Amino acid sequence: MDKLTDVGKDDADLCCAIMATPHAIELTPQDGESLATLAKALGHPTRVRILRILAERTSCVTGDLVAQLPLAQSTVSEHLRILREAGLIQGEIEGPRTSYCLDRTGINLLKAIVASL
Amino acid sequence: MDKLTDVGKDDADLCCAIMATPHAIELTPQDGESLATLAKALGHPTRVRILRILAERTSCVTGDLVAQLPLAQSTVSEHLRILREAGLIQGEIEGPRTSYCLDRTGINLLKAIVASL
DNA sequence: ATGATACATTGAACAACGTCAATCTAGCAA
DNA sequence: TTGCTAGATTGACGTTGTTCAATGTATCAT
Repeated sequence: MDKLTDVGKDDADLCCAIMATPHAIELTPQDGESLATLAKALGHPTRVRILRILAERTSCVTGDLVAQLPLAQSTVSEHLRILREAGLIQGEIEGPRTSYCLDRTGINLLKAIVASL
Repeated sequence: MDKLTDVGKDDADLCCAIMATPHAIELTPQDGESLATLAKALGHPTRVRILRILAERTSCVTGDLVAQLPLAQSTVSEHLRILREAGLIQGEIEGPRTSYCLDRTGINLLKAIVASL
């Protein structure tokens, strides 16, 4: 069983367990790939900004994000696709619009891997 | 005083404090930029692998890394430059060779920002 | 049905990245 | 000095990323 991808339990417990025993949990080569993928998705200021906007609201429609960012609608849509495919956000179609929110599973995975560095 | 960049105290305490009070610590726009920069540097499998190699040894010379990676010397050197400029590793010239090690300051900054997501 | 709205997708232009061989720089030994 | 070794830097080339206008697709109101 993979300890690092098992992020279902309480966040604080998991984090403190890792931090309290540095290097006790090893990164598998898989985790290395996951980290690179997640980090790549995070590695653009606009995408970090999108995550921060989503963190403040419980959900957010594409148009709201476009209104807050100095970019074309198609560009924002592309950034959303990258974040979604990385597992950092989730999008749900609601009638004519799409509502996005953070994907806590992916974010917790990122937290766990980074915490084990 | 910036709480997020103040990572001098004990790691476990810092982490648990953040995790126990989610969203109590806000990301400044600066932190967003820092996160994007750090994540970009991490966003390549080879660079994650270099970090993992350095995490296992207390220090490592460029040639050792080149020997363990299926890449040309100039390519490894370039990845090392990117990690160094991001503040994730430190390089020290030792006579004719250069010894690299993790830069805990940068890594702890990354941990703190990611933990606050 | 028709039109309007919301969003995704496509295609094109340009910038940035990853890679290597070749070259440059600096320290060390003979 | 002369040469050798370690590593950084450069230049070239193909790949990938970022951006936008234009187009496509689906939903809703009239």
